[in-house]
Amino acid sequence: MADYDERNHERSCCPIACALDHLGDKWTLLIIRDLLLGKKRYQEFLESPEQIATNILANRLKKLEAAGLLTQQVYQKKPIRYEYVLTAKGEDLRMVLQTLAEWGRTYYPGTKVFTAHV
Amino acid sequence: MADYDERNHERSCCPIACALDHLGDKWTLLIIRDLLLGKKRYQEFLESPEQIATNILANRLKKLEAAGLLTQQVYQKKPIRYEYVLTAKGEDLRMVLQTLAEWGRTYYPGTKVFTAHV
DNA sequence: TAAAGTGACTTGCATTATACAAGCATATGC
DNA sequence: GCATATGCTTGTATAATGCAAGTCACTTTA
Repeated sequence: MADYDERNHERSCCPIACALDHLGDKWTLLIIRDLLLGKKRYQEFLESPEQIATNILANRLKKLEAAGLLTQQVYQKKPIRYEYVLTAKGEDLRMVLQTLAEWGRTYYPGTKVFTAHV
Repeated sequence: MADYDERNHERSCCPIACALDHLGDKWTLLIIRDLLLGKKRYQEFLESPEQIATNILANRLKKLEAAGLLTQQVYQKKPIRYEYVLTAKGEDLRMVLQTLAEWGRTYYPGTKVFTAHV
């Protein structure tokens, strides 16, 4: 499984660098956003307007679980299917995403925050 | 210059997605961090503990300028040399970085926020 | 005055990640 | 049975990243 390895990256002892080791790409935080908005299932993530590719989604879900940001929960056996739910660590990114969304709204006019459908 | 192009990415009208189009990688936010801490010059960025490669640094500085997050300012002619300073748009990421640093400090114990040396 | 730095990059190349399309396994509905 | 759906995996092409080395225009030191 060369596609997903779990080393300790830790480029430095800076909390921002550590955070970016796990979150620093174009897709990971969008999945967290979806989870914070109440999405739970593979298909729901695929339906987001950014159109993530299936292999990247599968890869990020694994990495997020390995990083302790979410857990899988079985919602059906035969065939086994999972829902993805945020851990406290993942939930605590809500403020980060809110602040980032605020910045984005300010500097990219025309963008709109999606609201939770819960 | 295939290494640095300036299209409008805009994967969606989500402010988070727009923000990540510009900031979503392992290095960009670390450069912003350094700028917020008062660093201004190429060599200073290279000295950060994460050890960014020179080609990536040069590339990111160009992209950040193209994205309107920083500007170059000449501090010496012969040979011409620049300092990099944040625009208001860049400065306004301070809250984002602070929130992210806070999260990182919480979940990656042992990390320490660098403080401005200004 | 020649040699050795220094700062700010650029270039080349190998490795890794991303994107896109297609395929597969295990179901359910008809 | 056969078509359809969900949740992935695989293959392959393109792009990004990482590392080492080189360049260019000066400045400093011997």
